Amino acid sequence: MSRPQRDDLELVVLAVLADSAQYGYAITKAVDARSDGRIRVGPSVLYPLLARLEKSGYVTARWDEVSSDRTEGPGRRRKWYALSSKGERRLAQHIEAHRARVSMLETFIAPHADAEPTP
Amino acid sequence: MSRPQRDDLELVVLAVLADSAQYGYAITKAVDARSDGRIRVGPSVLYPLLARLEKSGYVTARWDEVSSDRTEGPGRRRKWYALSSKGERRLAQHIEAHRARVSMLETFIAPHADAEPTP
DNA sequence: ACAGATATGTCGTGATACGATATATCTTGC
DNA sequence: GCAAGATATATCGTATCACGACATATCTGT
Repeated sequence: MSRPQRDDLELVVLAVLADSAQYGYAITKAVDARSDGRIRVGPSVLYPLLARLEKSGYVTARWDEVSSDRTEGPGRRRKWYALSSKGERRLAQHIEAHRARVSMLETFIAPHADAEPTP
Repeated sequence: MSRPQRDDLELVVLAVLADSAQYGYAITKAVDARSDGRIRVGPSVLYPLLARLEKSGYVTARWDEVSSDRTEGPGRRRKWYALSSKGERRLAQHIEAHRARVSMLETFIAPHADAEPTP
């Protein structure tokens, strides 16, 4: 996937969070793993996206301090994101829109269904 | 469809032109009809898109003068667009990418397949 | 001590969907 | 005639957003 289609990233991130709350970096890894490397969500894409989701109320965020060996200084910071009920509805809408989009595109694609993988 | 996803418009326009060459305004109407009004391609979207397609060599364009009752003055101008062989390949690529995208998203969607249409 | 992984973020750029706007021609109804 | 609306093409400004590059700090393995 060269450039993900609009809303795909949001759907994918919401779907990951629907399984369990995650912190940003873990989301990156989860998306990469589950998409078999086809979707890469880099920091410059992920964090603005999460900020949008939080601002819209689709996710709630909570800071966490990871315990470390060292007793001094602040530990590594992690920001955990959890899907809100509004976010669940949003995810359902995305899925619904996706299905509608697929069936609609089928109208245009069907006559050219002989499309072969380019060699 | 609030905001068409990236590449959808291009796929749809190429698919329309794959059936037969069309001029701009006719493409707008064809897309509207075939999508049952779900995709609207206004002038400000269509013409830049067609210009991109022509520039990339996916379509070839030819001006046509429509015969009118009046013998004086220039008739109405129409610009006909036809799919090139490069455009055919492009369309096949779009379809292929679409199918790949759908199967990949299924990985994320499947666990939430209970998504109900929002009431 | 150093490299590399982990972890979160900002900044600038390029692409592009879309409303608004402009211009001109053709058709239909009165 | 002539006005309204459909036909037909095109540009401009704005808002959104994916992405590479960069910045900063912590933790782990050697």
